[in-house]
Amino acid sequence: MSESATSENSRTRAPRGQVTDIYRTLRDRICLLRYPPGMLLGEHELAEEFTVSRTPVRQALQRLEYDGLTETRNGVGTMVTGVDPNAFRDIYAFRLRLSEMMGEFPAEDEAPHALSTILLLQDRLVALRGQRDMEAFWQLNHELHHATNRLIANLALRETHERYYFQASRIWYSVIEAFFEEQLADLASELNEIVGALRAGDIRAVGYIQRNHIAFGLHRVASAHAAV
Amino acid sequence: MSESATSENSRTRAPRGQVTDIYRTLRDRICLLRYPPGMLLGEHELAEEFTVSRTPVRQALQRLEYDGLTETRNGVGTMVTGVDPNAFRDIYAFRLRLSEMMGEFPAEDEAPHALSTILLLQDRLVALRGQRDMEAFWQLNHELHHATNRLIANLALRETHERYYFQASRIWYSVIEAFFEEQLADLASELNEIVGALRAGDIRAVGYIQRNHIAFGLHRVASAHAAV
DNA sequence: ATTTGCTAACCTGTATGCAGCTATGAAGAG
DNA sequence: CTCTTCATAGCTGCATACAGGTTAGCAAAT
Repeated sequence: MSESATSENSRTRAPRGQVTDIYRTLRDRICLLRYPPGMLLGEHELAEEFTVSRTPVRQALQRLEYDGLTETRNGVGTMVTGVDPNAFRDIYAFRLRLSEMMGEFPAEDEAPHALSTILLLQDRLVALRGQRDMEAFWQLNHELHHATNRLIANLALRETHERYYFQASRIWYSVIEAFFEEQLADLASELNEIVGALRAGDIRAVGYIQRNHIAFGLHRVASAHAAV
Repeated sequence: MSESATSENSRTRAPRGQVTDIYRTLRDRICLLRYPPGMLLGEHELAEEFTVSRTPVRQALQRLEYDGLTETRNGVGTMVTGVDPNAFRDIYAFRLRLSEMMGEFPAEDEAPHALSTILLLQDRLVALRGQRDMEAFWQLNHELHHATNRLIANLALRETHERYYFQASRIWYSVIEAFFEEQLADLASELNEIVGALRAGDIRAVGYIQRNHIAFGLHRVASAHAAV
């Protein structure tokens, strides 16, 4: 399990050290829903797992709270925040705009690297067919995000794009099980389209492709929510 | 001076406690350039000032680092980050887009409150004429930001809008001294325009007004930088 | 049987001691 | 006089002890 080795720096301005490792690990677990909303995380418990004292764990938890992924209450503990439907709509609407904005700050020289990365992702996606391996699928999405994120030449937009990717992914995975096959096919065509766009050197197109597939996912989630 | 009482919660999802107070105080000092870039902040020193131990101070400093306002190096201390010209361009370009986006998520019911707030700001701005009181001017800008921020109905956009306002304001104030009169006049007309827009109930217009005045400020800073 | 009050266990918030790291300046060699 | 070296003071990173707060469960009274 590539747990503590979830690729290297995904932030551009990355703080170093073990606190960041703990932060990323916990963030991934939350976004993977291995820590479902409402779950209580004890500092002492986590400190034992990571073989450190409570201090670094607390720092990681405070970053998570600052990200809005957890909420700490005195005397109780740190719990994973729930998915507020309003925040859900807001985040998705905002992400659509961010993706549309991507083409206005294209990092042309990153295109070749992104292309080769995504070609590899395509192979791994094929290998994933029929396995229903949520974690591998998530990891794929994560790396796709990372690759496209590097195509953004604007630091501020890049940070924001990443920030809300994580907030959104957490929500998204709470309903993915019902649409796994569909999302798999969708991701396949998204990768295909992005490859085409990158071969044409059209980063703006990459943004619009991403926007569209975010919208598709949103539509599925919305219809699922309406059905319930 | 209304130091520790810099209005109430400006974040929508606000953490509580004294750590947040310390954080806001330090953030304001940095954005005011009372702590200029490169300045070294000692944990022990701040702990004495706020009459707490190093622990809460460290938490506040870590949030500031997460915001990109400071940088902590082991064995040295926490220093206020400098104004990287590249980051400067990125943040400004991004803020322009965010302001343009504002009208797409209008919080109609907040308009009356914003209007009355801004009318008060107009009076205070008049009283400021000829005083060259940087801190009061900054406070005015801060409250204007707060008022317009509440006009955004999308939580994600609102958070981002606020986040980069603080990053930008810090840069902005490093050159304001040379343009104080100009900026004063500019702010006056911005307030006038916003009042007109709010009276018409046109929040989209507020966003565009803000965008334009951000661009004006950017132009001044750019020309100043070219002159140097 | 239900409700109320209390206590004890557990959790986070804070303070503080210690280890590791960095920079500065004085002292000595060239 | 200049350059190198090393000791030292001061800082952050981490661990840990203690204080304050919350909740669950039991017991007692109605």
